[in-house]
Amino acid sequence: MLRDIVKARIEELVSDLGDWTLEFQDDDTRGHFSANCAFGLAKRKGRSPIEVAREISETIKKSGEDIFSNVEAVHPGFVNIYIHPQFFFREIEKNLMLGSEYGKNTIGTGRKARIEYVSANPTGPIHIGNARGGPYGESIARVFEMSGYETFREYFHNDAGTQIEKLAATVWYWYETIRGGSAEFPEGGYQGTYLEEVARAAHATLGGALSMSDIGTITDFTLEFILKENEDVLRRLGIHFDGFFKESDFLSKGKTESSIAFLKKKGMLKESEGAWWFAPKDEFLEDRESVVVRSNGKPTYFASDIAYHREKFESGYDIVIDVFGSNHHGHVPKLQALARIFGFDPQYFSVLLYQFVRVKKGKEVVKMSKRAGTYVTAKEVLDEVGSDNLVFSLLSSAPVTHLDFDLDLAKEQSMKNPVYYVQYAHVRAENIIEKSGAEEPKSESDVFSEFVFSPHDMNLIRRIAEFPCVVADTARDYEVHRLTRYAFDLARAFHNFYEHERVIGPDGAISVPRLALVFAARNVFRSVFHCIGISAPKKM
RNA sequence: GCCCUCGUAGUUCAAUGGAUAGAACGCUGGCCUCCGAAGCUGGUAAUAGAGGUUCGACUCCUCUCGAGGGCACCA
Repeated sequence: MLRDIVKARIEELVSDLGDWTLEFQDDDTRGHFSANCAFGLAKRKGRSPIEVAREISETIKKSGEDIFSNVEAVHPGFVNIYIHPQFFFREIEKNLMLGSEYGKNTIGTGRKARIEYVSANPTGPIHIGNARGGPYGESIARVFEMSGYETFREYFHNDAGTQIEKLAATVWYWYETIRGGSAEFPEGGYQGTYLEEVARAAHATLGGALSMSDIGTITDFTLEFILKENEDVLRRLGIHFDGFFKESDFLSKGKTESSIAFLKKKGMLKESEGAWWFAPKDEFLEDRESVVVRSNGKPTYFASDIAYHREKFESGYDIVIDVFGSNHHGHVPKLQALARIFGFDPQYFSVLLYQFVRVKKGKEVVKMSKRAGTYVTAKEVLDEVGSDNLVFSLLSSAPVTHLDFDLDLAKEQSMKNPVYYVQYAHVRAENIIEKSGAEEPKSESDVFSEFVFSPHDMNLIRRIAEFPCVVADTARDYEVHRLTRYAFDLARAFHNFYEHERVIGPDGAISVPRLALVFAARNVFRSVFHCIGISAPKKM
């Protein structure tokens, strides 16, 4: 990609730069790229940054390298780099040749990554509070694919344990009630009307003749029902999984048990008060301990999670990623300890936490609780504002922020969501293409060198050339909201281009170079929309 | 009590330790005989508070004040 090319050229010319960055600039008042390399060098040499910047700038100028059209040292010590337009044109040509392949990189070539996300508890519908993890994980997976990784998307289904028993007991209560019997609402049961619906479906499907001894049938039906509903919602968000893992399978196949045995043998479990506690005492853990086997001999959820992560770590993958809600943060050091125990380099295991979305209705905060039955489901919001709108909103902010989602405002402003601004730019591009009747240029023919581009043209060209960097940066730091911001910036550049320059003249004459730009922009819109997980409409 | 995360325009969000803190919505002034005005182009307005680190701090450190979450033989 262009940025790396420029950076490499500079490093060939100037030695001992250490860590430094080269930044794309929005407008050319500060160069096409800005380098902060003089600061670090000045510090190490005990000199003033601006002086060092001047020297670097002189060195680059004197080199006579054809890629640099101008270099400036600017107070307090930036080196602003101007690139010969020819090098931007080459990026556009590359884009036209590669089409949807443009923007791919080789960071993960030959490597396999598995990424777990959503993994919503099957005790109710996915609610908007934790729906954030879906688009987040999916987007990382897509960026990984753009970066050459072979990716495996996985979902863990907590279909065992006492919460599931309570869930089933609640459905049983409703089932009994529906068929006219009398039952008492179970202690610690799930409030709300959702499970009544499930029970109604169970009654319709399984008939009304089940007895208490068929609670297993009710349980299976309930879990199946909820998982299916949640899968539907995820599908609407453009999310699919390559594998579902069930806690019940880890238990029934003895994997949980054998992992416990393994840890005991390794001395990682400690007995206290009749229970077994996870206590590996390595650099990840200080005094954190956690029960793996209860004093009644039953394994906890954590035991199955250990077995599941053992499978992840021993499966021959190069990168393992978990995307969890921030409430799991106390779990993270334990998981990292497991990586070490099961022989996986912790450096390649990331637990990415996102903060829950807080939902408001006007000024009122909606408390989310599945047990209390008070929540806004992802489905409701989807029905109200649509998938593209919701996905773009959720991915517009850093996962670490506590974002507020005002349901009333979302309904009211759904037509004003930035996603439409971005998609509309794509529609305009498609529209020009359709109107021109032209085929996508594939050849390497040089259509740019003779043409005099305006600043608006050049801004668009530079944005397009930035795309490969956006993908590569995101593949490294997982900051997927960079994608939505980039999509917005690209759209702005395109709208500006569209308003100020003409591709098809009033007389019907087509500007071939500009049409090529439209094709290139369209290609990037498609790619970035795919990474985000929104559609690329031709009409709106 | 201990731990994690977050406090940026009226509101919702941006800003790999970099230059003049950006958008959107809101309020407001212009622009369609011209590839779709879901657009373009102006205006308004912000780093919770106090110290510190350094060439430079929204960003890192300390404290205070707010908000969310975690500290179960729940999952």
